[in-house]
Amino acid sequence: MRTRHDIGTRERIVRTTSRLLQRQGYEATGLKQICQEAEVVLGSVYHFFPGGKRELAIEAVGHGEREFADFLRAAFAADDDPAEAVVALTRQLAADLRDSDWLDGCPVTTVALESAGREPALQQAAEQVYENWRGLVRAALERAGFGTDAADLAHTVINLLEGAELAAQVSRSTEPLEIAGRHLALLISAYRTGAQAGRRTWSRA
Amino acid sequence: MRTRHDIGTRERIVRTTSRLLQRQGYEATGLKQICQEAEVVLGSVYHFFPGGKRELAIEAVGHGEREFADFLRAAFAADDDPAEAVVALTRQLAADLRDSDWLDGCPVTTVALESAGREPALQQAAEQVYENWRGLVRAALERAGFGTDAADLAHTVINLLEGAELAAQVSRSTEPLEIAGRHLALLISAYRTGAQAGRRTWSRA
DNA sequence: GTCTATAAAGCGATAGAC
DNA sequence: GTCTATCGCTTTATAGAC
Repeated sequence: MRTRHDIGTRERIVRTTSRLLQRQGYEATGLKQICQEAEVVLGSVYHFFPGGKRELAIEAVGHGEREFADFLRAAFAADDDPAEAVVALTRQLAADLRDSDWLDGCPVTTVALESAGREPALQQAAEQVYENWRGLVRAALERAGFGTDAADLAHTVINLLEGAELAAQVSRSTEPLEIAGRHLALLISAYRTGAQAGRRTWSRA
Repeated sequence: MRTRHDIGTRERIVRTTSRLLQRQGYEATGLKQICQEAEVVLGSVYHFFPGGKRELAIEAVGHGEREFADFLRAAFAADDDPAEAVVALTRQLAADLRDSDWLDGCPVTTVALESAGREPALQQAAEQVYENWRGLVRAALERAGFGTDAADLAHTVINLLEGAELAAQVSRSTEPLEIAGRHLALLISAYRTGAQAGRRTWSRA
């Protein structure tokens, strides 16, 4: 019998693949391993994803996007001040990373790098992911009153989060994320308080 | 005849591997491809690197580290002001990335992520790489008069460069790196001018 | 939709002649 | 040091019964 909380075979495949791509990347993740961990038979994978590994990976990347997008939305909804929201965000990322024994970093970064210039469909999917996340941050900044600087700030918020999480994962330390939180708060505050007035080199030329 | 400018077989293998790891990562790069592009036979690879692919990759990661370390040293040596040096750095990174048709990003990031939690020796090599680069930036900041903040700033300089280069590569645009340059200059200037005085939340607790 | 069997190709690694 | 040949295993993908 199928209860309301059961997830279908297709969804189980996608979630398992998303987690494996996060931890191992695209090339190191085999369909055999996906089938084992999802408790699914190979025939089912090709039934739902006739395009094979590539098609499945694209769908899994989209799943990872939605997960972190929810995370971002929740963080900015919980704090009126974007600077404080970002600090809370880095703390949560650091805690999650440590709790996973430094295994669960960004769900799409490894795939994004592996696919660059070699798997156009995957690369496009990854590009869309970062665009969406950046759009969420930009919208949150604009709701908080930031004007033309919101777009640039959103770039750096996402990019420093990415770089700091990478560093935290590689060094097995929460320090890079903690520092990133402080520096992003400083940067956001600097733009809000107009500290950059008269220093046009700080703004877009 | 062997002229002074010839490089040995061993060095040719290492350089070729370093470039392939940069563009494709560890898992997607096969020994067969390395041999073809380095114009070397498989027996030579195992002659110089009895540990096989893993040992060779560790050596290649070290090669990538030295290349970017030279790049960092040159940038900070050319400008007395670290903020201006970082801006010049992002411009050069963006130009190099575009000139390579968005293929040549950070030489070790992909390998670092792929190896996390799966290839301890490789992960350790990657960790050492980031530590060295961060140390170079920190030393440059300290030479320019930055005190206790130099260490934290060095973290964020390297991490934002990493995140912005990733974003630039994925989106095939120089914009993330240009924005990163401006924001890092602002951050460095904020610490230098003492703009954070009285705002202890910006400094290390 | 699920399952088994297998094809076709590629992988890292090794042995041994030269 | 270089080169050839090959082993053992894994990979993605397909065919076809149920």
